[in-house]
Amino acid sequence: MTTIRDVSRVAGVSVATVSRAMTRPEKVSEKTREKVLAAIAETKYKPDVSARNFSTRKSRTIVVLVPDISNPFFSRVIRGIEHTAQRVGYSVLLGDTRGDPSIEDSYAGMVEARLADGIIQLNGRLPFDGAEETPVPLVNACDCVDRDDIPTIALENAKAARAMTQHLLSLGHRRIAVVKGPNDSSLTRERLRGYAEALAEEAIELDDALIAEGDFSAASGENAATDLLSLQQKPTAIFCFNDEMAMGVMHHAKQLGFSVPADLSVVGFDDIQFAQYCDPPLTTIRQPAESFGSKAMTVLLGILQGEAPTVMRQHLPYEIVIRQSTGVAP
Amino acid sequence: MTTIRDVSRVAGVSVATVSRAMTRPEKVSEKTREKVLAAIAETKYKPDVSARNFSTRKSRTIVVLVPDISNPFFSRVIRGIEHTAQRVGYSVLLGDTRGDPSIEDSYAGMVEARLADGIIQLNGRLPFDGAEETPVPLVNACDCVDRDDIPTIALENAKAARAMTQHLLSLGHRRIAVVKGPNDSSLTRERLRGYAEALAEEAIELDDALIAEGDFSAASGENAATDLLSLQQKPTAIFCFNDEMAMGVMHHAKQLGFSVPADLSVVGFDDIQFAQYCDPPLTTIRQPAESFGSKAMTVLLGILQGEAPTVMRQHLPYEIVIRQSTGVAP
DNA sequence: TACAGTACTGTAACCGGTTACATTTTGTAA
DNA sequence: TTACAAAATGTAACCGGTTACAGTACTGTA
Repeated sequence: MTTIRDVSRVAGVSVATVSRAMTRPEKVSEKTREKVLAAIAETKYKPDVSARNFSTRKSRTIVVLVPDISNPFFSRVIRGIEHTAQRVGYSVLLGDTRGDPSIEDSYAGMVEARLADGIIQLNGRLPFDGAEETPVPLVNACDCVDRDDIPTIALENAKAARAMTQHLLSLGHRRIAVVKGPNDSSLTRERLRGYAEALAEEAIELDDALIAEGDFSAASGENAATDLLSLQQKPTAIFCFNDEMAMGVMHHAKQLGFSVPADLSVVGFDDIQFAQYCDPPLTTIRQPAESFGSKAMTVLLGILQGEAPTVMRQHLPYEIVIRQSTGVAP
Repeated sequence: MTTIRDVSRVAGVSVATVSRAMTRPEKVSEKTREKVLAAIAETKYKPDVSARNFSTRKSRTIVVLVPDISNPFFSRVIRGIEHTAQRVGYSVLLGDTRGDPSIEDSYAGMVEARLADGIIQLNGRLPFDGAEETPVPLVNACDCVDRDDIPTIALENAKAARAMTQHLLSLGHRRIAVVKGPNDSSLTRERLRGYAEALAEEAIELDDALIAEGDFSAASGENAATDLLSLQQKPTAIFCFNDEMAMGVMHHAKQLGFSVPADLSVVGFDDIQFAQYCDPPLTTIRQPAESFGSKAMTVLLGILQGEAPTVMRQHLPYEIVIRQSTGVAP
């Protein structure tokens, strides 16, 4: 392996000069820089970034904590993070937590171990939830966290859910069911709030029987459909808190002989790629997944450069995408 | 920050002993180990892994090169990699290359920069394709590479494609179209070969007009469907080389008024989660995505531990999953 | 020509671990 | 008790960069 000392010998300068020629070229005279570059080329020198990171006490690496990387929405967010990181010379360590707090904690420990400079976290639970002595650079995206000292990039979930519910109401639906996510997610709570608000505006009473719990998987959507569609008073519309559950609901409803949207309207949340290829194509709420990622990365970079984040909560725009899975109430 | 020297002071032993107590406890007497552990607890010492990595010239990190992380098949493979890596204390750096060779190369450079110990690569192109002086620990998964000095985990793509074509033939189809992937992928070539073999067995001539090129995106499936279904002699079945293209084909065919499977059978490849939620649910070839990842990681770990890989090409089993998108030829 | 100020370069300490080698302690057998 | 091997521990070099600080060369001015 050739080291900086080999290069300095070949170039006839000191190691400090070689180091400067690489990292702060303006600090070095034109002539020396050329000598150094020539020596680098001649010796085929590749700096040992691990040594550099050790010496500068930075890793130029961030960790992404994600509950499930195979979720298409999350994978798009990660893509946004990754592309932004790439552009500024940062690397992305993948932390698939499977929702397991102990795995989250172990990934969070990477910052203390200096393997990473900061964390972007895509679900609502905070890693190492105790009060931290030395706070870890952390940005929260997609799902909110109930703390106002942590920068968050999110959708106005309540507003979006309210708008979607209003859309269903405007189609004449009065019994609108919900397939929500796990209760401990603030995302679930926010969307539920928006739903309730929209119903309240029309003076429709909230019916607990119409609220089913899912876990954001298509299978849980199927289960929810089984329950909801066997009610005495069936819903005429089902609002699912993500597209996968909506696909599960739609699939199962069709199996039970319901026609979508004639008998039952189904809507989702996220607008994953597959939503448009459903049959019928799914009405849903589009989230700018990649933007979540790149925004979160940008905010984190700011923090890593020592800026105090100016706004603690950034909202990204949503868009109601009306396709063919919704129709007037039967 | 507390360092190993602080701990050694508190414990009243040398730094070497502290180091040994952590990494090779059997080298240290019971009593000393306890003293050291107590001192570690007292000082709240967290080893600086970056310093350790620098010193040991290992990073316990690997890079995954993936053309598109938002592809559901790849994201499952990555999950397999990540979980296996996690179990043995390795981290995974994400390298979304968008198919760009220069990005691939820059990620490959991370191994030389000692930021990573090895690479798992999920597409067929080799990074830094010139003959390398010091070969980088590299494992290829999913798509094959035309070199027998690089361990590869793959499906028997030709065999699987042949089996699927035989299935279509057995349903009476004689004009079977293909939506293939990019030509530079050996995966495309292998599957094409299997398809051709199956046709040859039935003495059906290969018709170039029935071979459309896609890029594994649903949109390219739609385009292919436009072309194939406007042929004078329309195909009665379309074999797509992944599920997303199949979804695009099916979607577009239905828009054009074709009924699947009555007028047209459509099959895919991969069995991504959404294949079963299509309407009609998609007949496809299941690949054990997570297994690809964990196998690849296991092989790479072996290489990193200095073992010469025994078998250069491991085949994982496929399974033809027959759902409702295929039927007898009209 | 002398001198101050600036630009450039060099020396060597430092980052926080690991580990080769030297030294001390312990254990066992004669 | 002594002799000697094995086990435990300590000392200090080392990994390959960065950078504080010191030193030297160069510039323009008086």
